[in-house]
Amino acid sequence: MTARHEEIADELRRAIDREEYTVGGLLPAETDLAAHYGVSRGTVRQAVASLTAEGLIGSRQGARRVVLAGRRSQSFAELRSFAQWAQTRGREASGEVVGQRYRPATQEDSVRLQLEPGTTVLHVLRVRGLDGEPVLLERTVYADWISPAVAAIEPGCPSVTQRLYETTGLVFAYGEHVIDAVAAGARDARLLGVRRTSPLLRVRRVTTTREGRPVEWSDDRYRSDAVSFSVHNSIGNNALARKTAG
Amino acid sequence: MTARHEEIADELRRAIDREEYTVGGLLPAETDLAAHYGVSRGTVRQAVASLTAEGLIGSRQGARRVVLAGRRSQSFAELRSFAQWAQTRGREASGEVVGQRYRPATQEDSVRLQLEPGTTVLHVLRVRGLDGEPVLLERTVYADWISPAVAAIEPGCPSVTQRLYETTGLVFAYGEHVIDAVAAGARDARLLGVRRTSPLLRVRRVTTTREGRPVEWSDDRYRSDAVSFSVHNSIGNNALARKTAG
DNA sequence: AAGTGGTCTAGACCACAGT
DNA sequence: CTGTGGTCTAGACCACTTT
Repeated sequence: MTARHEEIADELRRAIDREEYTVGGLLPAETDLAAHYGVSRGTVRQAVASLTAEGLIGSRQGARRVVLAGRRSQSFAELRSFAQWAQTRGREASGEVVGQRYRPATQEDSVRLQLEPGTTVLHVLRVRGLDGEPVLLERTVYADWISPAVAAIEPGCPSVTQRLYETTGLVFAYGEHVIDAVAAGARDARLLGVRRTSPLLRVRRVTTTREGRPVEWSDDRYRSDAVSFSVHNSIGNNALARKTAG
Repeated sequence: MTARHEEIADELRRAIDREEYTVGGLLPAETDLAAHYGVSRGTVRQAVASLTAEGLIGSRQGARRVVLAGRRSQSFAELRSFAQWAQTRGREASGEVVGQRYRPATQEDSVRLQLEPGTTVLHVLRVRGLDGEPVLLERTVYADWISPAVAAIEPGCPSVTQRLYETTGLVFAYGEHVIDAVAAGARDARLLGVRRTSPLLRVRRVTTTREGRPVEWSDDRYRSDAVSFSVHNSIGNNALARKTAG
């Protein structure tokens, strides 16, 4: 059962894709859309709000809404796991566990995962590839309560997120990503097949359950010749902030 | 004149900062908040929607809203210029134009700025610093219609965005940022005071007016030991996507 | 002056969570 | 079953843009 406002949002997205509404052009007025779809103005506003959040359209009080962008990449506004993301790109994701061991939680681990210091956590080092080529090195620390489920996964599993959903029902939800650049160390270079000191894009992230309980934190290093990040944002609606080190 | 729902959103943010609502704890029900603030439920929903968009709270149908994060950095959800951002951090922003010249728009320029190929655009190379230390190298291309206002700015102006707002009324609005890592070239290294091949965080961005008209595009290279990016996101509401090169 | 989006209300019904 | 958030309506008034 899909909400009516989502159906309308989808229809508008498709209309923009079809260039029925062209970039730089105007959307119909709220009252016209409401009449056209046979709903109230409030429902139309819910629909266009999601397009605005995606950066597809802009709006100013008193003037008609403007189409800002077209050619949406499928499900742009949805955070996906590496494997899911690869799939929408038509690429094949692979993964291989290179190292895995239990350790007592450091101060940093305990803060990020909201555990008692010394709790046993699981460190996993994974190389992940696109169409067989290594592009990402994941150093992940899992909280104690999820570690058994992670350790039970075979080393070559292409989608850990998917597997954890199947085995535990866990849905990964909210997270913060801190992005910077680092030089490849000797081990990074060997595992990713690049030269030492090559620039890598580093993303440190914490993943939590929908309830806000931390599940894992990870230091991900991407080959910058293979992957980049894209952040869409607008004044009054975005999720980007610069951050100083330290 | 501030909207009531924004006032309520601010009060809730402050209450979270004060730890009146603790991380992991529950927010009061919508109807309770509505009664407390003397507004309708719809207005409360507008308020909590903005906290949700900021990743501060999470919600699931049927259950009370959960506080996901506290310790907000001031105006987290607002995209700011380099100078404005530095100011909120209590750092002093500086800027120095290293090179500036007019060139005919290349194919890339004309696509990104939506101009005719061959239109004269303004290229500016700026070094920007925090507390006197260089941290960012900006290679910016300005559209022809804004170039005169940019060229009139003195080379050491700390905030180009602020100046352009004062002189032209222009408000920078929507943009897309593509983030990756590059090795410092000889010139990058000299201007930023780092070694050659040091990893730099590169952000390529297009800035437009509120109406969606492109104003400038820029290749920004940050010293990764000085600055990183932070992206907040949640399932169903985020602005992050990985992107393959090419 | 007319059109349009932004805000707010009061009430209704439903789907899902927790008991 | 009760509480809670998600959806939707119908109407009102205001602020801003456009003509």
